[in-house]
Amino acid sequence: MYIKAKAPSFNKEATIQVTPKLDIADLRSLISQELGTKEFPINRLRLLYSGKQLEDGLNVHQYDIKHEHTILVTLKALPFAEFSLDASTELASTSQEPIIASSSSSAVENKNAASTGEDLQNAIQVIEEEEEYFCNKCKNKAEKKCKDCGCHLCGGKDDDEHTVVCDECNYVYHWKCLDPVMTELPTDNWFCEDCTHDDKEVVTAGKKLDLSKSKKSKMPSATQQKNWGGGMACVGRRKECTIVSKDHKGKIPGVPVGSSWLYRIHCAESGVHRPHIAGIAGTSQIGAVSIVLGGGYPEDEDNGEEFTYTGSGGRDLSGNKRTAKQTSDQVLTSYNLALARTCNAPVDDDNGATAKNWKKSHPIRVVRGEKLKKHSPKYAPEQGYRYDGVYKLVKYWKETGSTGFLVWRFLMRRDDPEPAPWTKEGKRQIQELGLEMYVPDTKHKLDESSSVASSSKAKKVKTQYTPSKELKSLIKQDKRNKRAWKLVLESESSTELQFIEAIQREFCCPICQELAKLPITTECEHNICASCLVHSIKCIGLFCPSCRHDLKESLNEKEVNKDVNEELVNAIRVLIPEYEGPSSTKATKTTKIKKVFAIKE
DNA sequence: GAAGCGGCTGGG
DNA sequence: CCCAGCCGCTTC
Repeated sequence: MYIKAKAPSFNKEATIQVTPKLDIADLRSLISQELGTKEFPINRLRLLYSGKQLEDGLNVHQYDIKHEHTILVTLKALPFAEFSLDASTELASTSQEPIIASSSSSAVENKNAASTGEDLQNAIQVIEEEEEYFCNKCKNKAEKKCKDCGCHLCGGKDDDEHTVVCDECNYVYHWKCLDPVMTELPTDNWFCEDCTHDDKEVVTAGKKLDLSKSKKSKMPSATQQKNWGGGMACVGRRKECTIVSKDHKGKIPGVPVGSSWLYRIHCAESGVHRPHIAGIAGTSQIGAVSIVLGGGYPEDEDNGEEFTYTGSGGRDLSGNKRTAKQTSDQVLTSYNLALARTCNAPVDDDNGATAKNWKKSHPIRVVRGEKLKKHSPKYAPEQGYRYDGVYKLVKYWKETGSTGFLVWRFLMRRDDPEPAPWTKEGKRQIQELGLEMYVPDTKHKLDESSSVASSSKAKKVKTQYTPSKELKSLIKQDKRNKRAWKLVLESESSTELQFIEAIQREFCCPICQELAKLPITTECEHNICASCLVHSIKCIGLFCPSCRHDLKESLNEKEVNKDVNEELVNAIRVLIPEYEGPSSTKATKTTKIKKVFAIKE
């Protein structure tokens, strides 16, 4: 996996490949190398992640540092003894250790000495400035009470009273004003009431992880010696497709046939096939929505337009495995049932079934993986995973597989208006749309020499996505959102997907932070979901939840639903046909609105 | 080339 | 909460 190391105050950043077993000490040296050992010497690096200071001796896994997360890098101040000799004799003399002890002869340290000499000068200047402190609040008037430069509680400035200074906020306090009254000066650090925290709330810097209580320490990975986790199998999703729901059937808006990804995880992010490892996506209730053809079952036949697919299950996954050899019969449950449900025929878990009209079976998105090359290379992508369009279930049956156990087989046939990627037209579409395999950034950076990065980099041609005439005219009709549409049209979108993402950004509901559903366009040109607006009105009254513009004049509180911006809905529907649910007739639309408002009661 | 193994996600 | 799952890696 890859993590980032950021030093914001130096405006420096690096991406580093790590494995979970990597010790913090080694991570420290990697970061030092990447950021530059001169500016970031190992002994001065302070690494912070998730409110914790990373300590040597523990590893990346123990701190739960995840893929593409960022580690904050700061530099520790040099130990006092390392200040240069000629800086301040008075300060130096109070130092416990002789200065010479730590000053080695290395060039790096000499350079540090020079720069820290400056630091010290600055520090002295600060102290001098503090002596001539001028209070902006009371203008240093002795007779005036001031809680800034006098006692922070009573404002008094009497010199003969005992005072104490808070080590956090530096405000002065009279002993007598404190509750309870202070009787002698604390020997340790002292904090005023405002600056004292409960121990539980404070993240103590430098505190070691308490591994005895951590969940991770009890997992097998705590004792596992293998250097695991180097790849993309163990990374999390960084994005989620929100254009359509996970139950969505058919094409994902903005993802044309021929789109491809180097790793399954990015295919999952696109919404085409959401599970990380599993080959079938969907539920036994709703039915399957997508499948991946990998190298899982050698007996699967693939003729491009038609292929057979084997169900899942029948494998012994004990021992925390993810896949294994077939050791028992497959049954028509869960994922297999999900596939069977899509068939245009009643489910039959005994004999299987044949669709009465296969075109009426539910659409299933199909992704082919490069692992398919092993058995049927003709239609397999050269690299990664490729979306090949919508297929439908023709029939399914059970049979004895090559391992001697029963498997469920499914015959799928292509039914997609977009050309298949292996055809001439398909290849042309891929070229015209400028589709190229998605390779994560980190991969680009780290394997610059590899063919993966260089080949896709070389081809990169920037094109501007242009909306269709129909869409353009619908956009024009949405007069209330002139400004937002202008921003969308001016966005640098080279693909339809990027254009859709721009729409998601510009028409994002300020309350739910997603593309506004049943959008109400306010007078102040903000778009809010009808249901979110109803909720907002209950909380803050008849104001725009985005800019607090008074909506009393322009909006009738009781008839918010009548204000849904249909022009906007119509325009978005060109790109996202499912936008606002499948309801296109007025009847279903009103029922939907009624449903939304039912929440109010 | 095969075995072995992990986190992650979504379903139940 | 637990478990299934046609991944992507290291190790042998």
